[in-house]
Amino acid sequence: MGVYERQQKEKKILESAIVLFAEKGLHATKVEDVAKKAKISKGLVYFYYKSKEDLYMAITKKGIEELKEVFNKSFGKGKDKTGIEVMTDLVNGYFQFVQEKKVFHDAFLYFLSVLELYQQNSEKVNPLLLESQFFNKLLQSHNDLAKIGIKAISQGIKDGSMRPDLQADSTFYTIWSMLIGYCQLSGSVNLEPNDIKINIESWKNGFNKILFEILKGTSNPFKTQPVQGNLF
Amino acid sequence: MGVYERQQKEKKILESAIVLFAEKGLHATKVEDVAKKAKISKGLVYFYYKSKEDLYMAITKKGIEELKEVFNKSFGKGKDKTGIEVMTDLVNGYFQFVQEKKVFHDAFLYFLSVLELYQQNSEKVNPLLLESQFFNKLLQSHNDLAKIGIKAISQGIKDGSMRPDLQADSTFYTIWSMLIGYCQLSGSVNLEPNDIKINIESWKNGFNKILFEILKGTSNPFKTQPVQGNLF
Amino acid sequence: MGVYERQQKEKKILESAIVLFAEKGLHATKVEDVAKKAKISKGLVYFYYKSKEDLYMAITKKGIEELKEVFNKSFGKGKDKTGIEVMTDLVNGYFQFVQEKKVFHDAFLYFLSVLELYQQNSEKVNPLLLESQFFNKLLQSHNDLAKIGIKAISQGIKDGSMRPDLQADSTFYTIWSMLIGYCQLSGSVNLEPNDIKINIESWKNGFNKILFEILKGTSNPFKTQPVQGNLF
Amino acid sequence: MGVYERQQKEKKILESAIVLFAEKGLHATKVEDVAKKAKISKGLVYFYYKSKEDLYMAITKKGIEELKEVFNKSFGKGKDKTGIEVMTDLVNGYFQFVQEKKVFHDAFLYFLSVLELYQQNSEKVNPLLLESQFFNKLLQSHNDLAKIGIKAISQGIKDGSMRPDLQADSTFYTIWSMLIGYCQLSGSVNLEPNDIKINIESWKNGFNKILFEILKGTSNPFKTQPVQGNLF
DNA sequence: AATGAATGAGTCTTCATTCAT
DNA sequence: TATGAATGAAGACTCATTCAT
Repeated sequence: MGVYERQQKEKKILESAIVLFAEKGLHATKVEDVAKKAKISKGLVYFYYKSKEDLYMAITKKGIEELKEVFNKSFGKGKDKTGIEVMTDLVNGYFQFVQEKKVFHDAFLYFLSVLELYQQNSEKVNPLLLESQFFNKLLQSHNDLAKIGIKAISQGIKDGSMRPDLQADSTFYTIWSMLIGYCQLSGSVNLEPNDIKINIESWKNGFNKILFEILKGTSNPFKTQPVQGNLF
Repeated sequence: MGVYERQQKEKKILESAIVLFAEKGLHATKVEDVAKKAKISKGLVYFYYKSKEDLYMAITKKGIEELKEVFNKSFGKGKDKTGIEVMTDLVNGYFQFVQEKKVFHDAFLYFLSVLELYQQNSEKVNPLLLESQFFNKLLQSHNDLAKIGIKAISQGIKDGSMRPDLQADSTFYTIWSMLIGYCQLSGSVNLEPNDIKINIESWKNGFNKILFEILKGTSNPFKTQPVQGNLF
Repeated sequence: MGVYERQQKEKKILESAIVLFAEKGLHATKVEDVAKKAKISKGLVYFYYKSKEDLYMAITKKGIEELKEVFNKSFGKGKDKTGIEVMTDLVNGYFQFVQEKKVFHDAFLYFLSVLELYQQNSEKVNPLLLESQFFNKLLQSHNDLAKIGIKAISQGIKDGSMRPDLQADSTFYTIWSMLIGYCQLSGSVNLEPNDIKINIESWKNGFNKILFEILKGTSNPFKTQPVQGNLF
Repeated sequence: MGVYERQQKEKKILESAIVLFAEKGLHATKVEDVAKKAKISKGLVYFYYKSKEDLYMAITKKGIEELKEVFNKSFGKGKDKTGIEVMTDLVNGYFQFVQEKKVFHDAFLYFLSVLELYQQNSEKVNPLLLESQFFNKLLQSHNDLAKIGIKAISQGIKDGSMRPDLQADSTFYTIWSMLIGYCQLSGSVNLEPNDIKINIESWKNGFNKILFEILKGTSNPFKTQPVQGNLF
């Protein structure tokens, strides 16, 4: 079997797993289900992936890579975007990514929690994870995401589209944490039947305004999302 | 056996479970371990809690209640705090709570994700959860947290300590999502061995400044956390 | 507590158990449920009955005694019934008993199967049964039922209402086995949706005619159940 | 592994289960024991059978099929037996079957009681049973047995070996119920140590005579079982 | 490469029974 | 007598992983 076919098969497994993990989550998805969906045998899954955890890490890696691409695309190719424009696109891309590919974001969040454990005491981490080549690659590359974001901020500072007194690193992390938190909270906010009158649109809108205030120090409505006069 | 003793035993089980869930997580903790830690038999755990999930929901409920108390305490008793002061304390209390009682926050986040599933289609949720009295109570009370936060914002708007053009609900949710995201990200940020020079202190600091800008529309250093001149 | 009250309580437990066993069967009924239904504690059930099996044997004994009474009543009090009249009433009483008190009949059948095991090798029998006073009493008394039936046949032979060449013992057992078999089969015969056109009424009717042929050697329609010309 | 080997293994499990269920009954037999007896792992039992109930239903199905064969064999191949001869062989075959393979008969009786429950309200039946493919097949095929028996009676009516006024369906069911009842009662009849002088041989003998009277309307000693002058 | 039969440790859960009070 | 908390053995079932073919 050629390299190509092998890669195709690997990809097929991954895609099947993504669908199933998305539907039922890591724990509730059985390796057998993945095999069935990929129309191969259980044993072959283990030929391509050392363990279920390894497979999940492969998904995580793919997710992070896709997110990286989203980040990179924000810069535009060849165009001379300002930093703030890049950042705006990056944020909107992030929202869209999470909406469309929640599994990946969940996988990333899971990776984050494992990472925390790992940094405290690597022995606490599931040994199968430690053996995963994907996990180990992620250990090295997961910072890439932040680097891209930080680059955007830095660019904005330089080109004057953001306020000059920003510290790029923590600014990006703050914005990122806002994004993550929003994605976690918004899904479960009960919109109708109670006394909290939150409106997802106005919330997201306000979110964007804050972003702008942080980066520019002045309110600037996103073109794609016209904002009312008041800041929430 | 009096009501008191029974409650004590129930508490003992809960405490044992909290320790173990904190160490190993929901999935990796065995009911038998909880029993052993509480120095009782496995059967007795099931006498007090319908299932492992029920037990976890009991923890979640306790966590949310403790967090509620943190929120309430921010208002101070009898003192005439301004809304912004309340909010500042609330945020700082939240940080502290998460730092000290991460299990509770994790449990809450887990509850949030279950809640999302539940709102989409309650049949997707583990039936043992649906049967849990604690889960069902949470279903009714989990909004309390947000209500308290929203009250703080509303108060700030009224007493002039916050800008008048805020929409209380989405403002609070935005801040909350920032908190949640921060707690998720910060734990795993690798502080030393790489090229990202993020400093947790400056990050948190910046976090607070943003908070202030959101609420007051002007930079105002927290007394408890002296801030440098630049915004990040 | 007086003897009377004690007996009342014992009776209450028994009655509760009968209802529950009837609803769900021996295996699916929990001692706790019995206690709840009798509005006493689980421990008290064990005060009155050594074990769940013991309780079931108590029910069995009660059932057999009630059946014994049905048998005895067939003779009428003081009236001079013929043997065949007695037997007819006995059979009809049996049908009615099984219909109204299926639990008892099931319990009796269960006892029969245990008895068989016991006679083969008493060690194969659940030790808890061997310890049950009720089981041991039944071991001595269960033949009473047959004796009464045999007495009816004997009487019929003597008074000329049955044919003289009958052997009382095996005749009664044969009739009894017909009754038992009928009760087992009839319940599950699917009356409607298939190609077997059995009619419960005509079946029972034929059953009675056979009975008469056995006992009298000639067809004799039961008064209560007018029979058509043909034998089935 | 070929289909053949797989069937062999399935058969091995079934046989082991039959032995154990025969010895201890459904409830007292553990799946692990079955596995041990079949010299395989517990998991493999579940690979071939969905649940313990499924396994028991497989046994039931096998039993019913074997009984069906007994019924079919009664007709003889190619020989021109009369209906009454077929029926005689069928009855004797039944006796022999029950004697030699009591487990199967017990399983069948159990199935009958489940069937009754199922027809009253299918929700009362153990869900694992409802999921069993064997149970569902039985639901469709269990009438086959009766059909064969009814065919024998019909044949006897046509060929003049039985009385012409018989109604085939209820006649067969009546005889069947006699057989079933006999099998239940006879096993537990205490032969020696008491005042009931029943003799199994004479009972069975009488049983056969009745059968003959029912079917022919006249006493006709079975060749295989010479009968004394009196009817019991 | 590929299969899928086979393994068996792992876990939740049940419930009859006991016993301190 | 009466309670009901406590026990713990028992057992069904799962599923990631292996390995002979």
